[in-house]
Amino acid sequence: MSDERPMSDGPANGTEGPAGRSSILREAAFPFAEYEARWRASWEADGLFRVDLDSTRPKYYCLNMFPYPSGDLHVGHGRNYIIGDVVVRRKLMDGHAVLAPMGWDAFGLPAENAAIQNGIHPGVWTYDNIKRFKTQFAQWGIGLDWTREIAACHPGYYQWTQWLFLKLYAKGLAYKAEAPVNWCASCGTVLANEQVEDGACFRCGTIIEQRELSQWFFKTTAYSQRLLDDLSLLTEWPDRVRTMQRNWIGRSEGVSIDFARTDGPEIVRCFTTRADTLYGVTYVVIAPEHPLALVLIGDDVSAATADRMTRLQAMKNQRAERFYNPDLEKAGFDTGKTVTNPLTGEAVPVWVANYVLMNYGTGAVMAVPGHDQRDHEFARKFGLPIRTVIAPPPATGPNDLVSPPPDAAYEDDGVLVNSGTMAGLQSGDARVAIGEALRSAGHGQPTITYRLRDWLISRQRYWGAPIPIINCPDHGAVAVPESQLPVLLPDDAEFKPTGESPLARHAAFVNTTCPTCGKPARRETDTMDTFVDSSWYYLRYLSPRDESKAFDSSRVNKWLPVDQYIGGVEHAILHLMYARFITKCLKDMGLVDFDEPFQRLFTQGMITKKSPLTGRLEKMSKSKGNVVAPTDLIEKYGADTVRLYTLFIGPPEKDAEWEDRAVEGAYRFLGRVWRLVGDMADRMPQTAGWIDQANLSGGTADLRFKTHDTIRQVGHDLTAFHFNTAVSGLMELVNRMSLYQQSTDGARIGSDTIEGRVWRESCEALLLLLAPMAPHIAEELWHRLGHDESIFRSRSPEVDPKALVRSTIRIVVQVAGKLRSHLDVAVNLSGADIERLALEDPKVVAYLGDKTPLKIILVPGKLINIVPGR
RNA sequence: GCCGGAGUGGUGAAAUUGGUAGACACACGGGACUCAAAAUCCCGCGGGGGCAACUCCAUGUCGGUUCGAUUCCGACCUCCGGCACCA
Repeated sequence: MSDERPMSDGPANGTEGPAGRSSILREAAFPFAEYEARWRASWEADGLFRVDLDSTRPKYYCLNMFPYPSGDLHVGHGRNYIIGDVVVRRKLMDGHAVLAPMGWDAFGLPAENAAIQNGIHPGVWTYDNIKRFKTQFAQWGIGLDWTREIAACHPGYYQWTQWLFLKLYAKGLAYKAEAPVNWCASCGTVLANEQVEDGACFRCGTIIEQRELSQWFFKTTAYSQRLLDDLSLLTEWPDRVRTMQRNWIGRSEGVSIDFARTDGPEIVRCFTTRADTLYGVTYVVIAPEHPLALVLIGDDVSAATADRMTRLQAMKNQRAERFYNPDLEKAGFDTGKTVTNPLTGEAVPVWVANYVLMNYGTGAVMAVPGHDQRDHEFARKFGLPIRTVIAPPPATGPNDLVSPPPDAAYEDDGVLVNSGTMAGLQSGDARVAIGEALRSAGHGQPTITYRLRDWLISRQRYWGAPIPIINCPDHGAVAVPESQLPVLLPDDAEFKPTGESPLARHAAFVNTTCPTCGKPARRETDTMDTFVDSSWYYLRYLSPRDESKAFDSSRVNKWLPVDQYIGGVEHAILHLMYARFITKCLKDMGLVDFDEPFQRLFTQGMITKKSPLTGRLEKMSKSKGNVVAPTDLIEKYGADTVRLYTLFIGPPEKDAEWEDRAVEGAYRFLGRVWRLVGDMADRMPQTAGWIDQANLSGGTADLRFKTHDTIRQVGHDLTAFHFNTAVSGLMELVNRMSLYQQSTDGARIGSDTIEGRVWRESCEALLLLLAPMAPHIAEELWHRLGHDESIFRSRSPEVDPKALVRSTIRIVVQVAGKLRSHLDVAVNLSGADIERLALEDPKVVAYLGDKTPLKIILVPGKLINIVPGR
């Protein structure tokens, strides 16, 4: 599918170069090439974005998720950083001391894979990328405090990642355990549960296997409840992110019930949220990995037992091969043993089945085929009894008459039947009563279960922070003393993945001595998940070069939580959960005094573009062939145009499709600004001064109204992250200014008259509002207006309430919702009243006269609707 | 299946959360300037009817509340995210 146009579009010389070539022929609408680089250098020299941490100004910490330096930056990345830069510059102009740091999430697999492919060291590859990323950040005009730059792969950083590990280890929050883990054969490493998507590796998509390995974990489950509870503190996070976290933690309340073996000492403990169905239990079923599976099958050599052992092994193998399989056929077998229902005394068989998960609840389930669909399917397949103990509530309306299909379980609440002394109770009440009966008899207790599991942090790869542990034959796992940190990554390791850490084959790294006894010992050779690096980096920015500690508690306590965190929604679970967890650990150690690291979170949408390969809208990526590189665009239109278009493309939290030709709109707009402000710059009065609203003629009052209405609206939009409407608000103002310029005597605008001063006021307001979004052009024009200081050292413009007052207002009267008439009336409120009302809220309810109160809706500059009061 | 979110012109979208639906922009059409083009400026641009002032219809579908609904309530349809043999 070629989208090429005939030659008529460009010079017919047949050697048309890159997109920018032909545009060189045409004169730029404004000379961005002349001043953009100059102002960036000036801001840098001026230290505009170098924060004074001890400033007395109110602090503002604006943080972008630090990028993984791989490939090139494209306009999709740009959105992230441009949004952050708008916030930073606006806060600067609002008088804040703003911390805007940047760093690199520089450990990880892509570097290692690229290194293997190209035969270079991952560090070389990574630092190369960082260099390129930095020049691209500069092109966009992103204002950052580069003196605080950090890189996760730098020993000066990962030393403290290792320190963090030791702190957790000392508190018992890091532990090593033999456990079934998610194995990605392609990456040659294990993965945390959070890194498995639909049973496949989140990075490469390979289906995960299950392996039994001894691995390091962080005890995230110790914080399940707090991670859940504190979501309520995060009122300035998007609801969807909070919901995702809540679901991920997955709290459920229930009872664990002990089923004692009828003819043996073993007890099978089951977790259930449906104790009300206890009378419906017709068998108990355990996971193949359950420790009791082997015990119950027994070890005599009868044919039946041997058969069971074979089946058990088959089920385990199936799990190992393919950990995830959504349409797995239910399989299982009878252990031949029975347990007693503690409430009824009835004996029920114990089965083993592949549909029971070992790592949730207790790995054993009381099966109620009448009221659980999974148990139902299993019971039907193996001919186990199905018993109804919950009756649907009586019908309350004609739509309730539908009875459940006979081949499915009734899973909702209802009234207990066939349930002994509990019959007649509602499900909810029965759960309480049965739970209490079990508890007092010593057969069960209330239990809360979470879906959240501990965080597996071991990785069998080279390019990560080595876990600072030494394995001594006598003393087991011994922490490397803090004084011996960092445990340096050897430069000369052979790092091809083999399933074992590459460090394990590096003798000089592995062989060491035990810090406790001095005898020969082996270093731990796994490295840490890169999400450990990113779980604490926001603390390091406050003292990035401190060689004596990971972070400075007093500074961190002053500057955190982060006021505004910005990043992609793809991190809604993984990274944010881990960072919250680590913050809570540090709080409990007394090292920080806040519970949550990120006060306000903004998750921006992706920039998509139709992929020539798949024909669909896709996130920009090299493999999809739909990457838009910023460099060409910036060369052709200037950085401000690209920034402005990116902001204007749509609501920033939603995905947006990149359209090259629409960039022209932003470019034209900036051209109009350039001419409108620039052409008159040297003829305007030197200052707007104080403007008496009462002396303005109609057209001039209208312009001033529009200016101040724009200040109000754009200010609101910037705070609310409505950048698309902020841009359109400025476009409206420019359109209005253009009309005013055409209808007004140019000599008056260009001299010290009231019109000239109002004009200057409009121009300055326009530049001040535009500055965070299109900083270069605003700065350039600001200086052309005669200012010596940077526009970013000036304050955001303020609304003059008087400018919003109209002496006559057009009204619409609605009678009975139909008849309407339009008329201009003099407003009968005092000027001060209107002034106040108009500022407080553009829509104001007031009552005029005491006989027939009318509801007045005031919309400044537009209309009033008068409707009968209520 | 469960939990979120969204459906508005040819297109991206707006409507300050109950008050002129479609701001602003892209694309398109027409005009001015030009030898011509580019750039710039002006006009038009949801649908039907009317020469016109104007007038009906229209925010996924069907109902409801209200003087008034894109907005609130109920049911349904479609799409997009997240979770999923979690007991």
